[in-house]
Amino acid sequence: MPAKTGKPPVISRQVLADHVYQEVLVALMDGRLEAGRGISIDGLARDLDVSPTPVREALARLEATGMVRRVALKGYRVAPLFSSEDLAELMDARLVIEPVNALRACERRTPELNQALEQSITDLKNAPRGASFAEFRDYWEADERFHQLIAENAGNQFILSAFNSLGGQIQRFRFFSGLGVTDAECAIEEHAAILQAFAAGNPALAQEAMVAHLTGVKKRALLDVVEHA
Amino acid sequence: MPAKTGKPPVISRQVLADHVYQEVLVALMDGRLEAGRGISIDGLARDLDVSPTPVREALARLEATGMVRRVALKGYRVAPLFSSEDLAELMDARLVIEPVNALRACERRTPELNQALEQSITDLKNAPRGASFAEFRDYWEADERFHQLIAENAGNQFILSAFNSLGGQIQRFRFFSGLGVTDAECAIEEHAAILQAFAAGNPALAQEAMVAHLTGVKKRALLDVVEHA
DNA sequence: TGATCCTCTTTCCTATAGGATTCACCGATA
DNA sequence: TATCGGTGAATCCTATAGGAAAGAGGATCA
Repeated sequence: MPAKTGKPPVISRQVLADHVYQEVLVALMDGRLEAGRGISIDGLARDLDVSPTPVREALARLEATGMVRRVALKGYRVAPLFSSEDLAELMDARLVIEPVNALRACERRTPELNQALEQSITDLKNAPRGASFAEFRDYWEADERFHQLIAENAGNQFILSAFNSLGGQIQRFRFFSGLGVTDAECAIEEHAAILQAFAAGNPALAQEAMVAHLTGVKKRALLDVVEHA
Repeated sequence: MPAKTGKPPVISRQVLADHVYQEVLVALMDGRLEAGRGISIDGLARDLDVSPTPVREALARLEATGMVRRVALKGYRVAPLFSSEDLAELMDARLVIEPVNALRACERRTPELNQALEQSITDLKNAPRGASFAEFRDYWEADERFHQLIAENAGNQFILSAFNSLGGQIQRFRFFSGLGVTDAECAIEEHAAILQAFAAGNPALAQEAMVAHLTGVKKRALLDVVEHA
């Protein structure tokens, strides 16, 4: 079918639902889909030039992330934006899970993990800090990778799934949309402090550093909100 | 239109996908769907006498619970059964989340919550302890409700969603399938201890009691496995 | 003028059909 | 006898079509 352009059908066999999933995710984070707005299955299918069936499947998966909400027989809606209280709750939740992750990942540390963490910090330093999602994406991705790496190496699949269920990084970005990066220097320093604890092989210190980091993120974020209010 | 039967169109407008979801869930817990077995979308649709579309949507939602796994272009499979290591990991994960839930829920306790918790313990006592899922269901439901109530009243939507993402109770049941209830007396006592801490208004004690409960569950469960091996 | 009813559009939900791929089975050949 | 290629069925994935309900808007009547 794609012989039209002459290009080989490299990824011709890709699940459309996955494509739709990614597309909607980017649209959500880009702000093209405003909070609270209804999502028409048929309309979305027309826009993306696919049939409603893969759209339906993609939205069903997206619902588990909390980005969209579904009401039976009424359709899907974009989840409302974060309030300050929501953000505080999210950081509290991360404070429950992530310090333990840091502790355990440090206990199980490997040279490969340390190197990957260091790489993510380097990427964080070099990433641009734009206000739009396109510019912000690299920064966000490096930040997310740092925490994800620790969660993945904590050696507990269930805590990992709980961590992922927070959708923390994604939701957090939606909150900051339009605010840009204001605490890059602090965040880089705190990440580095955690990495140092890993390098020193001090799990308790790693745990403390993670607590300090998340507490700092929470405090600075709420401060930003006040300033912009 | 529904004047044919004279009955009001009570639930005539029900989403088939929800029905399929429930049906598959029960089949999974009943053991009719063995672990590791492939799930044919078309076949399941034939069995339930619906079209593949709602089956597809139900499975997409079910995947988020961890009960089934999906491989692109390959289909869905029933998730493998729990091993002892998996169970230990799950209990460790619950030990991270639930004691905090107990602490915070106790801080925010209300007479209604205390009453609901007491009711769940009463139900736990009166529930039959069969080996089959049908007989076991009431016991499991009361146990699950106790923990769910605490999680819901901890005042943090994200920790709640993380707790739910564990799918802990469901997965746990699948592990115990065929073993029946062996620690009912201990579990009831420990639930009661937690409730006492709530009634006394002692959050720290509630947290401790939850740690003791989960540690006990973990220990007894692993012991059961050894005995039956 | 205000309320009620009707109609039309939009949208959700499900069923059916067909293209594409993978896997198993089976026969032929070195 | 072991390996290779072909055939068929089963399955996944997507598109199209159609029934049913909810909401918006306007027309009619008291």
